[in-house]
Order: sequence, then C-alpha cells, then structure tokens
Amino acid sequence: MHRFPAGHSRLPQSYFRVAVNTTHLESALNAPLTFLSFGIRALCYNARGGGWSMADTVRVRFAPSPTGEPHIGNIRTALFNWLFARHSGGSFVLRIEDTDQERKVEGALDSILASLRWLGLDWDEGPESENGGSNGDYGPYVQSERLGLYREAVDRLLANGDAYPCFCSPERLDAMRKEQQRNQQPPGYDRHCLTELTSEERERRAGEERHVVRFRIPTEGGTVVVNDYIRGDVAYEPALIDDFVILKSDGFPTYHLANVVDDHFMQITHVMRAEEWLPSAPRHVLLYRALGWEPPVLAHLPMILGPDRAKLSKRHGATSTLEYKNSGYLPEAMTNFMALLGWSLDDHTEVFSRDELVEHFDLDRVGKAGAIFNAEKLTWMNGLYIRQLPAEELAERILPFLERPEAEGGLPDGVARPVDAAYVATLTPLIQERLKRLDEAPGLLSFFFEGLPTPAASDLVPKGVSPEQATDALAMVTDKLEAIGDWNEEALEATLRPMAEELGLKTGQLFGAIRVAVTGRSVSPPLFETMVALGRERCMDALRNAVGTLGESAAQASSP
RNA sequence: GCCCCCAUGGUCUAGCGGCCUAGGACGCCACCCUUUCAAGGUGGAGAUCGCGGGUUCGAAUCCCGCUGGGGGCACCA
Repeated sequence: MHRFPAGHSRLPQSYFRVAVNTTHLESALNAPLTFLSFGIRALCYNARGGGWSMADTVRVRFAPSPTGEPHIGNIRTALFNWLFARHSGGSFVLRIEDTDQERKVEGALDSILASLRWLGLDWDEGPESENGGSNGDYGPYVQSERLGLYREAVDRLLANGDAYPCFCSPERLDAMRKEQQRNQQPPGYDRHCLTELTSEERERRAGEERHVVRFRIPTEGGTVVVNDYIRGDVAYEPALIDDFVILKSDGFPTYHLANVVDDHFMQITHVMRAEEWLPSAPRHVLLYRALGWEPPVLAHLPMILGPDRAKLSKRHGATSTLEYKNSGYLPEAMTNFMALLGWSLDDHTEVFSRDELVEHFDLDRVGKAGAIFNAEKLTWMNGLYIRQLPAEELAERILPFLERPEAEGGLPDGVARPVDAAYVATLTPLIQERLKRLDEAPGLLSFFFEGLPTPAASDLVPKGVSPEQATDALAMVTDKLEAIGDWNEEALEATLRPMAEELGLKTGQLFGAIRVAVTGRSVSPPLFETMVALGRERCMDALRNAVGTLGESAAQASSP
C-alpha cells in the first residue's frame, strides 16, 4: 500500500500536520506517521460514508516473553509504549510471548506483572486484569493460546508457495553454518529442502515426518525497505536474509511469525521495541507483505547499555526492575529517570511528574544512540523525589524497609515487629533529606530502636579535646539537663549552646561528644531533634553511661 | 566472517547551517551555610562536537570516506 516518501521520517512532518488539520484527524496530531500508515485507509473508509474505525486510534503493545525477571531495558520499552499510548489516548496492550516451551520460567509472568504494577504502567488489555482473568476484545493475550491463528497463517503461506517444509537435521544445519563461516560467506539456510526436493516429496514427507516450516524469502523482489520511525529508511538485500523458520517442529510458531500475526489481529498501530530487533524487521515486513497485511509503524528504540557499553545483561549487576524496588527506589523516580534514557524534552527540563511525562512524551524526540544506564544519576533523582514526598507518606513507604528481616537490610532482628508506625512518622522528618534510597532508612534509624549505646571511651572524646575535658563536659551536660523543664529542641539548645563557650569548646566538639554519648555514632540527624525523639529518660541514661565509661577509662589509665 | 545501526565533556543529553567563544543535568573539586552527615547556595575543572575530506560566504549541524562502539546472523525471544 503506502510507501513512505524515501528519506527521513522526520522531514515531512509539517506536511502531515497540514494534512491532519484539514481532515480533523485528531489522533494523528501527536503521531504524524500514524496518519500516513493507516490514515489513507481511514480516508477511504470515510469516503464510503463510514466513520473512523477502531484501528484509527493508537494501539501499542508490550510483549515480553516469560523467561525471567524483566530488566531495566525491557521495562523502559514498556514505559515508552505506555507513555505513547497514554499521550495519544490510545490503548496499551500486554501480550505474553511464550512460544518457547524450553525457556519458560516459573514465576516470570508474575514478576512481569509486578514490575509493571510497581511502576504504575497499567494496561488496557492483557492476560490478567486486576480481578483475574483476561480483559480486552483481542485475546487471548498469551501466545500459547493462539496456536490456531498461527497455523492458519502458515497454511496460507504454504498454499501460496511463500513457505515450505524443511526436514534438515540440526546436524546438517550446523555443518552448513560452519562451512559458510569458513568460506566467509553470509550465513543462512541453503534452501536444501526447497531446491533438492520435489514438491511431491515435500508433501509426502510433511505428512509423515517431523519438520519445520520456513518462509521463502522472495529474492526476486528487490531490496526490502524498513521504514523506521526513528531511523528512517533502512534497506536490506533479500539475498542476505535467509529462509527463517516460522513454525517449529513442536507446532509452535517462532517469534517472527507470532509477532506479525498477533500485531495484525490485535490491530497494533505502532510497534516500539528495542533496537536489537531492527535486523529482523525486514523479515517481518516481508511476512506482512506475503500475508497481504498492512504493517504497523515501526520504531526501534535505542538500547540501554551497561557501563561497558555492551547490551545490558545479568553480569552488569542490578538489572532486574524488581531489584530496584527492593533497593528502595521510588517508582516515580524510576519512571522519570528511565524516560530520560533515550528521550528528552528540551535542553533543561529533566524532572517530570508522571502526568507531565504523559503530556510531553513524543516519539519525535526519541534519540538514536544507545544509552548507558547511569545508576548514580538515578540515585540522585531518587533522593530528589524522596525529599519532595510529604513526610507522612515517606514514613509509610519506609516502614516495610524497616520491618523486613535484618538479613535483608531491615532493622536488627532484636527489634520487635511490627515497628511502631507512629514513632517512625516522628522520626522520618529527621532523615528525609539524608535519604537517597529507602533501604538506607534502617541504617540511619536503628539506634532509635535499639538499647542504650555503649560507645568506647575514645569515641566520646572529640578531636582537640582532652579526656578530662570531655569527662567534665559530659558530666556538666548531664547535670544541667537534669534541671531543665520541658524537653524540647528550644530548651536543649538554650542550655547546651552557651555551655560550649563556658567550657571553652567549639559547639561542634561539645555537640559531637553528646551525639556519640546519646546515639553511639558520630553521624546522626541534628542533635536536638534526635534527643527529643529519643526522649528524656533515654538520653539521660545514655549520658550517665558515657560519663561512667570515661571515668573507668581514666581510672585504668592512671593505675597501670 | 556477513548484514545493519550509532557517534557532542566520565555519564544522560540540548543543538535539526549563522543565536555556539558548544547549553543543562549527574558525578568530581573548591568555597559559603553549618552541631556531625546531608540538603541548599556560589564558583570551578572537564568537549579542538571521533578522524579526514568535501558542499557553503559560513558546519557540531548537509554529503562522502575512515575509525571506533554497538546490535543481529538459532526449531531464543
């Protein structure tokens, strides 16, 4: 049908905008190419007096295979599809590509759904709705339940001579490839079963032997042009594309076939997937052509790379989306950050709320070059989002991280669960601007939940202060604090700050000693707030202990 | 080996022929603020826009070549 004007997909946009305006094709405004790919179909339809069909609204899909936990790259693809759908008022479809029986992993579907739900990427159609069961009119949404559809397509291709059965053994194929490699020839099936067998033989053997079905690449058709929305026209030489398998010997389709069939019947308008799929795009284009179907708009997204610039994989460490959830990253920070991997709005905006992302996301501003996943920047952004959160909400989000077992990074197992949520709520403001990840909370807060600290005498003596001075200072602090009325920040500051000068110490030195005495640490949230949160009793006990520790230490030193 | 894609500071990027003595952000350094740690503020280092040719009065921006990086080449997706 249509052939996009050769050249660059971005060039003719103004032209389309004009066309769109005159035809009132609202949805195409945000997706000019959309207009081109099926706008013509729509126009014809309109000319016959009909309205716009369902196919005129954007329909995109995320189609993972259940082979493990989805990693950042997979989910970034999901996010772009979701953003595009929401931006254009279209539908986001979730489809499970489980045509490989061998690689199926137990629980993988659950982690896919969990990842999407965590990030708030809700789907309009998919294998499982919130209340169980599939939802949507184009199901089933699991490929293993659509085998009949693929079989029909294969039969049609077979009947038209666009496909043929192949009986070659894995051993023969293997030897063939080695041979090609050795001769520096382009790899590919040698068409043994097409050229060496008569059609009668093929038909007979197909009836009695296990075999695969291969697509017959039309080598006579000239170059195959893939019009990629992001990269423009990419030409492939058909002779270099081999007769790939479309139906496996177990009766399941391969990715290529299932993908094309499903995208067609599910009326997908835009296929956005990672760039690693670009080399197989010409196969898909050829399949669409052979089946007489209109291909969707293709957009191959830039890849997400590891620090070594290689395709993201397990060996790069944390790549699973759910790992980020467990590490205390906020979903809003995660989506914001991922949106910036391959997309940008302008030269300065980079913090986007979910709504702003939906409002501004645009395929035209998706880049071409792969992007290294820069975890440091993600962590910075996460801290930003944590600081922006209302304290009460942050407290709620922190709670599960405190309550999980010590071995998983939670508070010490000695601390009773459930943790006092009200107490956590009072503590949260003290650490809010110090948190970059929620899983840091237990470490920052543990002393609030544990017994009295037992700091070493040496830790109670600040730099530049003698042990005697420190002992006297803490003793005096203890005395003075015994006497104060209200135990609040103002009272504490009013009595402690002047004492530093009185004692001839810098505030940092005095407060440092008290901090260690009261929290057992040299680093903590601001002292007065911490002491208030800890409570009078506890602070006084800790101070007396500290004075005692220093006394013992001095006694030992003087009587060797 | 064959095919394809890509190329702006360490990283994410803005830039679609003159606004660029290349802008923003992360990270890094310094200073300020400060009771520690953060947060915040100010300033700084860091890019001959991978290299070489063109086109043009003028190129990071267009064209060609090279180099480099990446991806793909299964009865995996």
